[in-house]
Amino acid sequence: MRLPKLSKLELQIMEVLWDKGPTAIRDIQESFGPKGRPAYTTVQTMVYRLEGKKALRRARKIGNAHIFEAVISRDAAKARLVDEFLSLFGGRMQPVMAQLIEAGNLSPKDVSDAEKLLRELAARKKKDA
Amino acid sequence: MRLPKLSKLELQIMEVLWDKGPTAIRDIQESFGPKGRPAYTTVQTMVYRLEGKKALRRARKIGNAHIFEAVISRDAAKARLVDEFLSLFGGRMQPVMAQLIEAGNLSPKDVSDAEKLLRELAARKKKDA
DNA sequence: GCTAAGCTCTTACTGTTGTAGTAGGACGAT
DNA sequence: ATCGTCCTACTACAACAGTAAGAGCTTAGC
Repeated sequence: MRLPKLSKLELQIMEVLWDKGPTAIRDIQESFGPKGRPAYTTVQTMVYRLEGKKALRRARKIGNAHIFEAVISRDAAKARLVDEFLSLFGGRMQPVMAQLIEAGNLSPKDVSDAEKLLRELAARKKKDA
Repeated sequence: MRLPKLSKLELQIMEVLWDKGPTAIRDIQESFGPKGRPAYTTVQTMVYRLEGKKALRRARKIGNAHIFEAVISRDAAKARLVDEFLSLFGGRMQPVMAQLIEAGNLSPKDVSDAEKLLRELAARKKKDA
């Protein structure tokens, strides 16, 4: 299981580790806003499961509290997510782009950023070929 | 539940209805390739669940077999998917586009199609403003 | 040394997804 | 009318996700 599938809550927990580095469960839990935050033991369960999936590991102890750190990189996880998503669209990139672009949630800046990336990518591809 | 969440297999079943129009369970099942196709009753269960979610409905009967048709449109379902996906990226569009574009699975045609769409979108936005 | 606060572990329950078996009704061909 | 075939309706179950309570260990402060 080189790249385990991570659920939404699991991802949110990994985000904390990616942002803050090695972190205790209490700190992970508190980094969810005060309202609607899951119980301490809920976060704990998820952390334990992530440990089982080898997405994170116990790095050391402070007092009797374990400090956890990410094993999987953010990029790898995101790439996995993208793959999942693509597979829902039959693996074809074009309809995905179309759907995203049509979705209408793009700010003008998003559009220009995307265009810039696309131009760079086109240039890179031309050079490769 | 105006736009129920659809799982991967549920989506695949809806795809059949969107492609072929009203269809019987047997036909849905057979439209999964002969290898690795789920059992008839598996498809049946999923169809029943989709019925519960009001994603499809019984349109009529042929003999004793029910014919099912989509209630939810393909576009609505895809829009829902995109939203789900975006929420995993914190709802920010830009990193999603970046990830997709960087993912490297884009053919040159994908790129030019995307650029075209983006230009059209930019033009549309300018006119709206 | 005692006690409270905090952490760990264990256990458990709910809902969803994917999977499918089984019982029985309906229908078409003989 | 009978018999196999097909479909329906129901039931079941495992894995995973989200949720959390409870029991007990650790430790810091007094």
